[in-house]
Amino acid sequence: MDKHYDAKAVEEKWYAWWEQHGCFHAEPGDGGVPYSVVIPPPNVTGILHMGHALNQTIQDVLVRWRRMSGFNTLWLPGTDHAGIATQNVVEKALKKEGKRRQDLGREAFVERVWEWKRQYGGTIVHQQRKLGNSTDWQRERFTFDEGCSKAVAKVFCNLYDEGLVYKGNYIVNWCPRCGTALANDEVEHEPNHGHFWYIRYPVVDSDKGAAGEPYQDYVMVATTRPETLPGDTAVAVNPKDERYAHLLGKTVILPLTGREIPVIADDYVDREFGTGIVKITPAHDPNDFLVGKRHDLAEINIMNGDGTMNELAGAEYCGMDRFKCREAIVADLEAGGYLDHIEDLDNQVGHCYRCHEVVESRLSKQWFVKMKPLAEPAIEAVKSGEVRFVPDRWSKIYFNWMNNIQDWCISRQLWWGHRIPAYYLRGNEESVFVAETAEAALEKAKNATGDAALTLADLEQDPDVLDTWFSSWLWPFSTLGWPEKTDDLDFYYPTFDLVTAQDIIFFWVARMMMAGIHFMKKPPFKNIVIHGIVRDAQGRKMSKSLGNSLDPLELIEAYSADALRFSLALITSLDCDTKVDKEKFEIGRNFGTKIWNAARFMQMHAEKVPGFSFAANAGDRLVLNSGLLTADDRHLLLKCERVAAQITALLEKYRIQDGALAIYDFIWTDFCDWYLEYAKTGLYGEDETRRAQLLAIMANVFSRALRMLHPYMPFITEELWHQMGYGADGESIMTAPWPAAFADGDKQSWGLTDTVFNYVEQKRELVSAGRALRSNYNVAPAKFAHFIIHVADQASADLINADAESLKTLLRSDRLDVVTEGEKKAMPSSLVRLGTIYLPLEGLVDVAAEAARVKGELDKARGFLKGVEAKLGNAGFVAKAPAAVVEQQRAKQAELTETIAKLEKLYQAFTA
RNA sequence: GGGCAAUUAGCUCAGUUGGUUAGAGCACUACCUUGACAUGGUAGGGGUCACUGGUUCGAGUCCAGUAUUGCCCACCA
Repeated sequence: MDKHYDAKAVEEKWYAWWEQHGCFHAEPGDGGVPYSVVIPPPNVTGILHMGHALNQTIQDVLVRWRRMSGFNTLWLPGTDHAGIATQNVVEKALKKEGKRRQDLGREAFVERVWEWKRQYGGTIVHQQRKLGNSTDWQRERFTFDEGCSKAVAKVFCNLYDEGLVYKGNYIVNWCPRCGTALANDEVEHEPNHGHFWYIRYPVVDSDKGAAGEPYQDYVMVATTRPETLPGDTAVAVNPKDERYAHLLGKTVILPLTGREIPVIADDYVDREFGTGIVKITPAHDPNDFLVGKRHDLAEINIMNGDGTMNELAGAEYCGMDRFKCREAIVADLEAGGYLDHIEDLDNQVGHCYRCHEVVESRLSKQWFVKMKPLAEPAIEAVKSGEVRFVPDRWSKIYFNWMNNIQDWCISRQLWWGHRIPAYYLRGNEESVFVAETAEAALEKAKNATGDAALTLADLEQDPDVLDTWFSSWLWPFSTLGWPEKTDDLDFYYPTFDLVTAQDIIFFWVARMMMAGIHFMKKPPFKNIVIHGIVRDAQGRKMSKSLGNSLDPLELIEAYSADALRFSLALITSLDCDTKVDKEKFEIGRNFGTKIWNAARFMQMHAEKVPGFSFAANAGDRLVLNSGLLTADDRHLLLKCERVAAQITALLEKYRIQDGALAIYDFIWTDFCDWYLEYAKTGLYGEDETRRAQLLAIMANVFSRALRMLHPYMPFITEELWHQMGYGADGESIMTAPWPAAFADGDKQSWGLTDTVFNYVEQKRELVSAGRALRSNYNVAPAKFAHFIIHVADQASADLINADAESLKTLLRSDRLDVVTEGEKKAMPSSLVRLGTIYLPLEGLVDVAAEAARVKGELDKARGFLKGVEAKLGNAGFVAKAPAAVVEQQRAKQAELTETIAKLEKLYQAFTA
């Protein structure tokens, strides 16, 4: 084995090997209980970021563990066509050529996007391979591929036929830069330092003169958006507001336009805010739109789709950008004497989540999905426990959203996306025919009109495309072949776990629930595992603009993919967001180095044993040539078995972090720090049988440890699996069985008992105590003479004496004696006793310092004892606490009493 | 405004139905160029578990309130 582990070469080698050998591929016919997961498809324009790394590490740990546990495991990968994002990317590229998408025309533009996709769309899936994802690439899907598109069309048509899809006039969020409608949740609200303009609207009062006369009265309207003024069709006051009661039924003059508009009363108006009088612009504000509906007001759309004003805004503003127009209108209002004053106002302004442009409210015709009927069964599925959120608290947030669900605006004015399968008779938008294909629509049109002479040329398709999420919400079944009836669908649907971050619960998870239940009659997954967002060391969201993003690919370059994965698993918790810092990835790298060196150590010794085979000792049974196992051997085997069971239990509960910690601790502390050090005595000794036996034990335990670690660190474990010869026949560790418990018979014959386990635990404490002494007195190992362990009886003494050599190794002391109670009496008085360890007093110990230290310990022990005694003296405790806890306290009391007596004697020895 | 969380060592976080003297990693201190590994080993210092009450024999853990922080949703024209 090489001295240094070359992560880069190893990771590239094994990933290619796995893919070549079809290790990730799953088929329904492979046997086993199905375990399937669909990946949250990243945007095809995306590049791998830390969020993906975390999300996919969690999934791959679960997937690899299940696969090793014998499940028929499918992890299905793919990408999302990401309507706006992708269209923007290509439009930007076009801009460099001095062209706009309109210059190309729709078909050529879409073809251009496909071309871009073919060329660059593979970026993220190649980056995902570097993470080590065991996704079945043979099944890679794209939300805009043929199958998914078919599913989308069918779903749209079905929902339309059921009356759940409708087209309506509605105020939508509109991004002027992207030129499309946005769903409510695609709008991000951000604080804005704006202004509040106070404007006088003259009141038309028949008693005081007709319109056009000099005005006596006016109402004061406060607005943040003066540019929408030409679209006003009323001003509103609260019906309970006495201040303005006299205005009701009157009209006011809309400044600059001279138009007369009514004063109306509506509960929507807040008496306390502003002046208590609101201008109503139904075409440009969602609330005003609703007010307008209630009062049957005209809707005057004064703006174009690109954010410029149109002719309805008035000739002098037509063509002006909305923000320019704001300035112009304010200036004109001032000039006309209508502007009263301006105040500063902090409010929230919506921005497009894709391009960050200020979003406009705009009246337009859009397609919607009625969500309430879809939401109800999806709520029920979580309520009944059929689908579970992990952690559970997310179900509350899910219910909250689902219970207040709004209809979903699904049309987008883009070119890149699934075109809405709705057709109109040319020039007549009222004659709608919804069908999966143009031909089918034509048939419907013929039947409806009775005109058999109609041809495709008489139909035009709706120009809009569907929201990207309209394909993503079908992902768990469209990727398995729906609407065809396929074996894949039969076998792998519903999927088992869905792992995602909290930020797309509404966008995606909730909608998948609805689609899955509606079209498949079964929820699309059993467990929804929600993890936190990755943040930087200061707790800020990682973003390009802040420049605080860590690039997973750079981290892989610097530390290896295994290190990235393991460190992420170790520091992440499902319960909160994860803060990452570059330094944290050293944990994973160092752990890899540790394992690599442990393997080298074993191999070095194995070379000295002719014919030794790691593989022969890797199974569930230990191949022991001869000789008894020592207590330390048994302890290690037992611990290994316990850790495997522990990790299984933890992963079943999605406690990825605790599982990582358990295997880390076992390999580093138990295996390397204790067992390999202990084994050195035998490995460097004369007894060849014992050497072989030690290696056999290590070979067995290490094989299990590698398998337990494999879900977290797939590459180095695979490399070592082969380096050690476990996978000599070309078998991957990926498909090696998850470590099982030892057979009861074997446990019995090898003496794997709790008693032995506890004995070694105590022995470790002894050794630690010895090391502490040495450290406290700053004694070099060679000088540490007369290190004496005192035990109560001869049997224990014999047991420890049998290990004396290994104890010496662990303590690095040349002189070690084990004495019994009887022998103790003969010991020289120059030895002082601390606990069960004896230490030579003369020449080594600073008596005053030691006295002070012992005094400290004594006080501490007395304090503890006081606490324990108080507990035991409490009748309530003895009566109500579990018997085991009471017993524990009694034992503690006895132990402390003994310790205190010893310490008192020791203290006297020092102070005498 | 509504909702959901969080607050434990200098930092990042564990702490699983309330029960020994609250743990880990990093950082820090001392010693160790020991034969797998200095990306290492050994030992150690460091916490009145945000605050105030309550329930209990017993509270980091349960309840109420306060403070601070974060996130989500909805928003005032």
